Amino acid sequence: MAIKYAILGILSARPQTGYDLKKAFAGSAVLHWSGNNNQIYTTLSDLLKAGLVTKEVQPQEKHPAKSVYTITDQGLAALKEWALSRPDPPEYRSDFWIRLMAVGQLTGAEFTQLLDQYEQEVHAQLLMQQELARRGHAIATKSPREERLQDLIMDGIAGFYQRELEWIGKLRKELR
Amino acid sequence: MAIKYAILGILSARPQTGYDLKKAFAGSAVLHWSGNNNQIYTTLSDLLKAGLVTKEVQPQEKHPAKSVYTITDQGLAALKEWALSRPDPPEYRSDFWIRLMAVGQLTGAEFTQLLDQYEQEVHAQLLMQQELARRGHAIATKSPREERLQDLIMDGIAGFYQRELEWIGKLRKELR
DNA sequence: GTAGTCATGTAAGACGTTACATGATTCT
DNA sequence: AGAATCATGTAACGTCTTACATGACTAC
Repeated sequence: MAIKYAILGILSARPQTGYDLKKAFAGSAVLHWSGNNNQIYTTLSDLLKAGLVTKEVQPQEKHPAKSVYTITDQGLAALKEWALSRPDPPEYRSDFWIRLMAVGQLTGAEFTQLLDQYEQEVHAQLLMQQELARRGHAIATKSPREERLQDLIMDGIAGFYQRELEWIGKLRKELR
Repeated sequence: MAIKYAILGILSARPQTGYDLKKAFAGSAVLHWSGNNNQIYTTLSDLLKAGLVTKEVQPQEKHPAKSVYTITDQGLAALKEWALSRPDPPEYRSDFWIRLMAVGQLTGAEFTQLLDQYEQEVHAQLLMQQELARRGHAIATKSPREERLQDLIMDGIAGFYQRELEWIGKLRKELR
């Protein structure tokens, strides 16, 4: 359950509400989860029970009350311990590969259509990623060093899509 | 449920048993699922009910009887239709990015340790992928063209890990 | 008026994994 | 003696997604 640590990681920069976390998840490709209510609010209450965060309810005049969550020393220690444990390798998946298994069923024109569609999809992702990068950091940072890190990760993600586009080009050339 | 189409895709090359499918899943990074019994055998029985495959039980002398599944014309049509529908973009995820959110909690030595561990993990994946490629095609193919396709996909996957290693090198340089 | 923001929470279901269950044969 | 291969199936559980539910305020 890495989302637990993702939330601890976000809270380690500054105290935030569940709603703030939702926006962070929506605005960052690093946080690959959908950022749905169910996971965020239930995980926050789990973290609270475990003593890794504290909760402070702040009433507001013109809006519903918010619950601001702050990471505890225990939470910081748990985050650090997990960070130094053995990392999982990165994941690379594409259902396009599965679609290519149907190539025997396709005409040449249909194969070209399939490639074009995938290329468009990847290109759209690249643009979206560049837009996210342009908008700035969805995740709060505490230092210029952490900011630089976030930028390097976002460059890496954009580079991934660029490489995928090059790979599609290679497919086109070699299977004409 | 793309695994359904993954199974149809594998069966489109030749009739196979659930056990054969398990081996295909285990021996290919393209099929990113674990290849566990539950998913394979239940999906096969779903496909049978839907008329997308047929089943033939073959008794054996020295081993348990096998159930060989063959894709039907309906199955081929369903596979083709799905293949030409809008593809999902490729997925790129790494929990290492989440771990980096804890960088404020780490000393310089611990940060280096984290990078080293991740690099080792990625390197191990690269070697494993190259070993899979060396062993040849876990997924049956019907033509040299399809074989070439599988090779290009496997090259792409190895290239992904290589790029990730380069990215780690960049992190090292820029955050020293 | 219609959509978007602010704000929190629950229900139902899809998808995926590990572990359990059985049992003969073959290789080291 | 122990591990691997052949072969199929079920149970329990963890994870993640969409949709439901509520309600005031604000901008076009």
